Amino acid sequence: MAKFYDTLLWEYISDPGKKWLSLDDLAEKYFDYKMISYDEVTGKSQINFKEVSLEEASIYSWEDVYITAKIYAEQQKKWIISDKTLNDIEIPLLEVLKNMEVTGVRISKEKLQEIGKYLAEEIIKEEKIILEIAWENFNIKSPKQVWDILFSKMGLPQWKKTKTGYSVDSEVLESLAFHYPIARHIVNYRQYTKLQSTYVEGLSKLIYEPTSTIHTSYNQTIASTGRLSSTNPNLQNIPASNGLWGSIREAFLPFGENDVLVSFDYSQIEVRLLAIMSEDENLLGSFQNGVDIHANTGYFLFGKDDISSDERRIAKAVNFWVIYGISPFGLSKMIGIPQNEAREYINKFYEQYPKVGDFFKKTIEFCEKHGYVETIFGRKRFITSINDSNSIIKKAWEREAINMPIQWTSADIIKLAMIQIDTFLREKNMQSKMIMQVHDELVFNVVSEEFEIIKKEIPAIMEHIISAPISLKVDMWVGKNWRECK
DNA sequence: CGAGGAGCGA
DNA sequence: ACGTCGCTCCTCGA
Repeated sequence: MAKFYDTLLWEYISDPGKKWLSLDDLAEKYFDYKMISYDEVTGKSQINFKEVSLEEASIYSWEDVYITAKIYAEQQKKWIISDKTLNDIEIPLLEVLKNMEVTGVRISKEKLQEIGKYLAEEIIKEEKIILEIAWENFNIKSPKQVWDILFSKMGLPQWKKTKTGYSVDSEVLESLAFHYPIARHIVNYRQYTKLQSTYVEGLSKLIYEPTSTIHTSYNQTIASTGRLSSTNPNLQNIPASNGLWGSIREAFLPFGENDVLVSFDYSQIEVRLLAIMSEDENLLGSFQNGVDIHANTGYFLFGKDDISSDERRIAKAVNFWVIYGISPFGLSKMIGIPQNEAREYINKFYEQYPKVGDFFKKTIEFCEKHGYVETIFGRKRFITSINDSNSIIKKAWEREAINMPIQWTSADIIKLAMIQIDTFLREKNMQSKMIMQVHDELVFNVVSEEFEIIKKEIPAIMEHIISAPISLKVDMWVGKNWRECK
């Protein structure tokens, strides 16, 4: 019940700044209907709900369900059916997602167990060291107890706050690790237990034994940015880094002996969309001429052609983060440079790509005037709180407003690609299957005879979803497990 | 059972 | 005050 209520009320999910109404309020607003209140059912003495007579409890519960269904139907009339994007994208996508969910992904339980065994040993080692240094038994998994040990008992310096006290997250611990080895060991312990509980044990629990597969659920109605989300398990946050973390992906296998996993991902899709939508000549030009975009930005940030690898790293970060309306403070923290330097780079970026700034400005002005922003596919996102009198709140919604058209457009592009790919695979009677979507990446189980055609056709479909002055670019990766696809 | 902290992905 | 959006795990107090 709560799920429908939470996810399908369009005007509420599309305007996060707006105050939420309760189900009772909505019933009154839409149907002029007064619902039975909880207090009425439990009476003056506020008895426990299980003491309420079955008849009364039934009516009360029925009302909840009925009103929810009515509101859902209303919203369908108002939003779902009238919205073209819904008929062209979301509805056709339903079956594509269903097929991916049913197909599943093959996982090696043995591989997971192997990793798990190693982790279990490391966890014991780290635990032993930490408890020895602390000279006391405590639960390392509890941030509160970690704080007690480190700061109350050992007297380490402390500064970062959380809502309810002091933070002991990895950033804090890292900064202490050089002088206080215990902090390093706690970081290690956290990494090992995170891998163990979330990925090794979490994934193992969800394996369907007869076929050694896991079957996620993709949700189309959760993310305010129009992206999909994935649960049970979440396949969109499997570790991707080097070393031990990446080893989880080794457990993701093709179905058949002769099959391979093939991954296609959109390269720099958000920066490309920024170029297309802002129509900035310099940004478009750097993609048109096949120039390396990061080198191009680096040239303007540092005024020279032969930028060092560190300068390239900065240029790459600036290209990436500007899309999110990042502040000098944020950028400096993110890439470890002084704040004034970060400010200079951000300014230079806007100088070099002037229409990007214009585009952001126009987007914000449009939103202030109309109360929504929209994508090139004509999808709207209502942000009325952009006119908030509190400048901090306003700034936050402004960042939302400039990022949303880009992120939502990229989400729509990959959704359209998925629909077309699904049609292609079915029409050609292909045995290969689309098995995962990770925001800008699609993963396929490819049978060997079909590799050449997949390699040719899938990127072609993905790259031609929209026609624009510059094309979208897709990279391909092949492997005998998911880790090799990079 | 739910809030809060922590940490993974794009 | 200072990127956004998600999901899952754990602890802890009601």
